[in-house]
Amino acid sequence: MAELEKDSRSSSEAGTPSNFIRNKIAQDLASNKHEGRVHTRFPPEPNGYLHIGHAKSICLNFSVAAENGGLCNLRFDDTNPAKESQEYVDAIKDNINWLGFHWNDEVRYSSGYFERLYDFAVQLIEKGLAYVDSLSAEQAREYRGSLTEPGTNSPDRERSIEENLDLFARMRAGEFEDGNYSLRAKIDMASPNINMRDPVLYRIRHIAHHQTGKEWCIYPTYDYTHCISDAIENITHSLCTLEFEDHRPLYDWILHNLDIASLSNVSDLEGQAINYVLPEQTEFAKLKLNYTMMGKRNLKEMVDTGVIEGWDDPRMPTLAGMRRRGFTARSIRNFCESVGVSRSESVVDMSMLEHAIRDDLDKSAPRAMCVLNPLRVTLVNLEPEHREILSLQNHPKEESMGRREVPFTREIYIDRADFEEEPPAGFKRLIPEGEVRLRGSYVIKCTEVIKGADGEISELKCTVDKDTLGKKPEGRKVKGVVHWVSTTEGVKATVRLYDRLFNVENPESKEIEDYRDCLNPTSLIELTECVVEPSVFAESDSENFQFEREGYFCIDRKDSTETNPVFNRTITLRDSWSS
RNA sequence: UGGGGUGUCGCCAAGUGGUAAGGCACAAGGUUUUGAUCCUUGCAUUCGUUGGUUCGAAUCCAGCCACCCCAGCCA
Repeated sequence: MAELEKDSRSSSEAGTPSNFIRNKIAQDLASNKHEGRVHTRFPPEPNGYLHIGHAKSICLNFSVAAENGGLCNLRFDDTNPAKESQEYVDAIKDNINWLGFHWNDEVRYSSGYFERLYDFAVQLIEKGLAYVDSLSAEQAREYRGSLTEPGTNSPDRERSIEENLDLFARMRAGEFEDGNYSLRAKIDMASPNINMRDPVLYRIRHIAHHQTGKEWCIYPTYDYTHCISDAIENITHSLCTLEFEDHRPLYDWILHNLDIASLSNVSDLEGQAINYVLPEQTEFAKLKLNYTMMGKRNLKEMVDTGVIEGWDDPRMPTLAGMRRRGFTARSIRNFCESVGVSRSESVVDMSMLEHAIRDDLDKSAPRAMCVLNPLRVTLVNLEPEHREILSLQNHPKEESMGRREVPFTREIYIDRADFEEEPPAGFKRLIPEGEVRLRGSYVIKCTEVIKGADGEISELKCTVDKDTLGKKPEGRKVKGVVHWVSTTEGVKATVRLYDRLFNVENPESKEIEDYRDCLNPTSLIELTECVVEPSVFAESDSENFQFEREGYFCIDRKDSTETNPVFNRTITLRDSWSS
């Protein structure tokens, strides 16, 4: 028995890393707490775009359900219409699908439960556990006390049940203005947990809601709504982040003070032969990434003030931005799995994310060549009309990824960084009188350096060793390999080189007055004279490529045009030389 | 100074009384027509700290220290 318990605790041998949430679910399953059910939910508020931090929660909730044959709902926690919109609802749904997850039947909305929520509020009032308060928000703050001092009861706290019922009905009917009344739970104004000092359950807001329109002028608060929504959806494990830990007593208080049969009766599984069990909240640490800002308020501000180009700017940590940057859904899922789930607040190093995308793209991205900063090279011992079609493997290790045709001509481009007149020690690229391998092609030797009037190198004359295609040259070793593109058949393209948006580890640190002071001035470098091999535009089904020796790039579908393709650099290759 | 949490390698993170997994990063070799990938090796005598219990402690107990969260009619 002890052996069995230990096995259920650690699933690391099975490939899925052990964490305290998986362990807890395994224990709940072992004790048959929910009759074998595992039902989670991802509950975003549609007040912004999803970011990589949300991805951690999405992966956790959906994976943990799937691993146990359970379900995961998508529920919009839309109780604050002032900040929410349909645009965000749509973007969030889209992002979750893109990430590769499928929610249990139709999308849920907390607003879909407004009527039931109202009924439960009436129930609390009838039980003498909630009252209508006329304190203003400001007064309520004063009555609440402080961290070290208990609060004091509102003068309205002992209002009669009848009067509370009447007032609450009139709140709903729209008889009062915003802020004039609120419905509060009657708990304990002296509680050391401030969340228990008669928290507000309903507030008056004469404002339209993106889902319910003008049907309501009172809206329930998060604390009141979330637990009941979980209960209605028969959620077994309600996973949320650490800052809600203090709210758990309230979550439990609300649910335990409602008649369990009435909860069960309006739940999704009503009528099915299951033993109705209340959901339980478990908290985990949210994801933090260095060199990244994750606060929704700040992200929204960057969008609104044009610091970046929008929610899907490839420098944004949003899923929309990362997608446009070229991150694959799988790499994000792998990353989320690799950072683990714990209760210690940690800051994950950017290199972990970079590893995840390189790891995925190395295996999946077809190779191609693109010259970022072109330098003309004339191969003098080839005929002017020389044209040879070379067949290159799309992936050095994966033959199943096929081959492509690359035209080789008398004039080609190589990258300016691959030639040095005065090379530093250890330089393995082209130098005067030196040899280098053209990737997938011949070995060439530089015989002449041509400079323009400004002293800049304008062209290289080289000779081709015609006996080196697919074989090593005889009697010598060629140390370097360089990528190239035909000048006549290459396609001109714009390439955007992205780098981290911030140059400090924690742009949201209190020590920093304004994150704008920490913006990386070279987070985007746009190159407009790049030349890419034509095969990239063949009916390839890939959006992602490795431009050999440069990095991973993807086609920017938003800005590319028929005549001017745009590529975004997802991430550079690892570089142990770093020039 | 109230309450709730967290402290295991530079960064994540397993570990739940039997003698410190793994990944990232880093370093050194090997392979290589990508200075990539891949492979091999190295990388915590020690788990915030001080005591205690125990044959045995990262794991149990007590004190201390550091950091995070909470005083929205935001979520």
